Amino acid sequence: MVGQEKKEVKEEKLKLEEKYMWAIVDGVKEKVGNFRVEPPGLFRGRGEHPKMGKLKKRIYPRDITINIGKDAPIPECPIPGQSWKEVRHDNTVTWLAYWNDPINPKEFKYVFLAASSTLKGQSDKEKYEKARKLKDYIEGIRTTYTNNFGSKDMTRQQIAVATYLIDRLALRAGNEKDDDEADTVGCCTLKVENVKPLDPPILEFDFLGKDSIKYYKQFEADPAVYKAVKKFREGKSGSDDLFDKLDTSKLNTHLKELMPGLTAKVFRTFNASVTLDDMLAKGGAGSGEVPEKIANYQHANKEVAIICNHQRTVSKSHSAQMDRLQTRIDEAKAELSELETDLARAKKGKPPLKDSNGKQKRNLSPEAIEKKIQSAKTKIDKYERDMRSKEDLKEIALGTSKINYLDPRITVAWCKRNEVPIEKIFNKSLLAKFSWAMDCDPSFRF
DNA sequence: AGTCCCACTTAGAATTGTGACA
DNA sequence: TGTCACAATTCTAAGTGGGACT
Repeated sequence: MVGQEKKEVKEEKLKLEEKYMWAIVDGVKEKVGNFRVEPPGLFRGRGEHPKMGKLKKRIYPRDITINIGKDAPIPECPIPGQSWKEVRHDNTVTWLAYWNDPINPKEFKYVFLAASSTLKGQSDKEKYEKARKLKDYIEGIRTTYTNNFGSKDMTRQQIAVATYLIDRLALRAGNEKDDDEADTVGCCTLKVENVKPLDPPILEFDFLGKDSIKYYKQFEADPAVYKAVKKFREGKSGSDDLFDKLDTSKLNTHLKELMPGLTAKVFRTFNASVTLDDMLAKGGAGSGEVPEKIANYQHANKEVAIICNHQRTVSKSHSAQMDRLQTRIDEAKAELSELETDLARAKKGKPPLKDSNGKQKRNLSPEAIEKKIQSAKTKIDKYERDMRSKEDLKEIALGTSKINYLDPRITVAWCKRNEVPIEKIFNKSLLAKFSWAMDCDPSFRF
């Protein structure tokens, strides 16, 4: 199919979908996120999921409840002769439609507005404002939990240690999970076998977290925490809960007493955004060129991804891609050494040697050869940089923190201060998602 | 105090779009 | 003008956490 034809097919499809793409909310036309129901297929859980491969049945209009304004016309049911399961008018929730998850009928699948909508933007901003508020409380919170590391009250002691781990290691809260889900843990659900005391005060963390991603870290803990963990492990087997007096609900109830609205997840947002802000500020004004500044940003972004344990599987073609880069470097180096020979000869007024195919090359002035040498060197540098960064980032996912954890105003303000075009950091989707942050002051600090 | 229900955010993988280069 | 590599987007699973109910 040629270009023109492809474009026409695309436009045709867009036209057909146009009527599902928008919702009027409080009189404003807003973009809808996922307006397609999930097609039938085999369930693909992550990790060792007990329901792996189960058949996921087709969803029909009769399965779907829609949520519209009281006076809004009911959207036409797309399958003739069928009808919606229910039509509601609930303005206390944000979903536009939902159906029961066919794999786990106790759960729901929702249609929401898109990330770029006013509603999502507002709630995103509130999330970051709450995390910023934690700055005013964090010192007191740290003092409090440190004082409780040795508490005689076991619940208090476990709350103190858990809060410390969430603060220092950016662990997730760790809600209870059912037996029909993959066996993963967060802070409150850590097992004895997941946290091993090594040489004091080193604690070894080894567990599967969200999406069955492995978390492994040897961590130099506060000696009082090390001691407390040893105590929590006493008389238990490996599969017993480390924090037997604790769950997320108790932990969050406690956190709310320390700061209004504080929950465990706020610490991850706080940790990520503070780290980015600090690292960008420390990076200095950076007299360098824009690409160098972008590399600095990436470096900070990578630090955050490591803290949050955002991983990806190494791409299948990674080693082939590395090989290809190496070949290009080798070729460029061979070219460079040939140019250097030519340069030496040219300086003596001699013609260049024949090339590898035995063909005579053109006579060039020493200046022209110098120029070619410079460009070959630049090329080699670039390839070597690319290779290092590719290897360095092969199992780290930078995107997740950018989308969910880093206050976009930190990035926008840094770009303004350093004259880096924001488009170099945020793609089209992120620019739309973060439109609420674009007018922030260049002096903004998290 | 524990359980269930509900609604929302966060997550990596899969798929699709693109632009550079042969 | 096709191919390939990377970026962007889509997909949907898997978390968090509030609140009602028992």
